[in-house]
Amino acid sequence: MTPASTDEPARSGALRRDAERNRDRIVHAAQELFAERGLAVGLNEVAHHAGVGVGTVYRRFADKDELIHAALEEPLAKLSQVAQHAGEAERAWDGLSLLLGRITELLVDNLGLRDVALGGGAWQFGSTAIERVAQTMKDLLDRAAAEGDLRDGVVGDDVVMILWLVTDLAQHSVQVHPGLYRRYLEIMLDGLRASPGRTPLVEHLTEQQTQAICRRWAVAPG
Amino acid sequence: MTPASTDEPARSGALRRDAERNRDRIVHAAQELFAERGLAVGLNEVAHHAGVGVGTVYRRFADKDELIHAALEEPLAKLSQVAQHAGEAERAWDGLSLLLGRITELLVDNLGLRDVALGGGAWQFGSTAIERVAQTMKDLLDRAAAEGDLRDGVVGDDVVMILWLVTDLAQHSVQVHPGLYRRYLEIMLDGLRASPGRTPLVEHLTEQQTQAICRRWAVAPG
DNA sequence: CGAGAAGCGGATACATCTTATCCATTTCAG
DNA sequence: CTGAAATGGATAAGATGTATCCGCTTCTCG
Repeated sequence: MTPASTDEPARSGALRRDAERNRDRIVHAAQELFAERGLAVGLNEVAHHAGVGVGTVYRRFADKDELIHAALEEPLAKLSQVAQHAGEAERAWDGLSLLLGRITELLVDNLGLRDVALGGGAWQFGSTAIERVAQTMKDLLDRAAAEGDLRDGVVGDDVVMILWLVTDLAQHSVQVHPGLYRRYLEIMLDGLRASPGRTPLVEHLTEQQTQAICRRWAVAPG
Repeated sequence: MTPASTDEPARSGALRRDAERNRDRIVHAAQELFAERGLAVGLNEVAHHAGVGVGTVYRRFADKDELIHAALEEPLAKLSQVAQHAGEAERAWDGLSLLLGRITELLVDNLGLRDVALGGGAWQFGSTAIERVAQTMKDLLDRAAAEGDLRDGVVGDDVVMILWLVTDLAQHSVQVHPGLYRRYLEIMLDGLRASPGRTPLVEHLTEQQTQAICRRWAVAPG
């Protein structure tokens, strides 16, 4: 029997050529808009930007989550690469500095990626890339501390908070002054580096607290 | 003739005693909620929190703006005081440090105040207090630079951005870990202080740019 | 006390902005 | 050609805001 008449998108057979083309357009539009303005962008706008109707979007993707997955596949892979590369640095601080700089760049250039990477699971995503980055970051921090380059008291959660701060500023300033965020990233990195006369930081977060803050900060996924 | 039948709130004569009491309740509720969660809080919620109906709120206050004014009068005065006090410090850096710390505290404790103070006019407010603070801040920065305590390249707009960052973090973290914001304020202040081996910051903002960023960042006033 | 003005609550109108569905019409492909 | 696939956009349905309206209640003052 032939595939019959299901409504499920993307079944066994290939899409009709025009449908394939539209699907690509949709994914591209989603990538652009999500990257520029975060996951809060509505699908109506994505559809319009792709030059199709909303109905077409929902024909191809069961819901918004599915589209998000399709739009973020590549950027997530890039994140993974960056982590691997930075993890191989000789001096941990250099790797950390590199990693933070690159990640920030990636997240600022793709605020949708930011929303899932820092969202603390608010947008349910089973991504190994994010875990890998977190692990690399942790290792680098430990090594940098052992090598005496890290200000006493700095913890992994500090990095998460700083990423939120920097990308949040970037989100609000990018259309006015792209690249401004680097100024503040620099200030904050300076604040994390060991140097004479600095007192240790105290009062760091628990894991639950960080998670909770992330969820609150993240765009409401409803 | 008697006052006739206008609908304008708060005319010549005094309010009825119960009405006066309700007005106070409303202002208090607004102060609490705006302080806690910013000006985005809806008037329905304010009314409910005050134990009155929405109608009562709109009977007393022509619109949301009027209520905001009533709720923020005191906090704005406090801002003014803080500025004056800090401006009198011997060493400018000390005054700056004090001022930043106190302002941050004030804005974090009152996110509604934050919205108008950093909102760059997004919530139209003709407040001398805000101008006074800005002027004091400018003077202190100039003096601190002359006294060699300020990192090269730091400008007044940096302070505004830092206030946004810190208070934004506070907004998202206060219910999880009140006081966490101080950790990052400290990091950023350290980043602004002169110390050996620091390179000058470049690429600072124009006034228009700062204004534009503030407007974008501010809660949409619609 | 009692009448009438003042005040009250909250349902309701209206606006905006989401996600998601439905179906008459168009387009493709064999 | 013809039928299945695909389309688009009106529309449902649900949130969340501001602001209004009006029947009912509560003060206040003679």
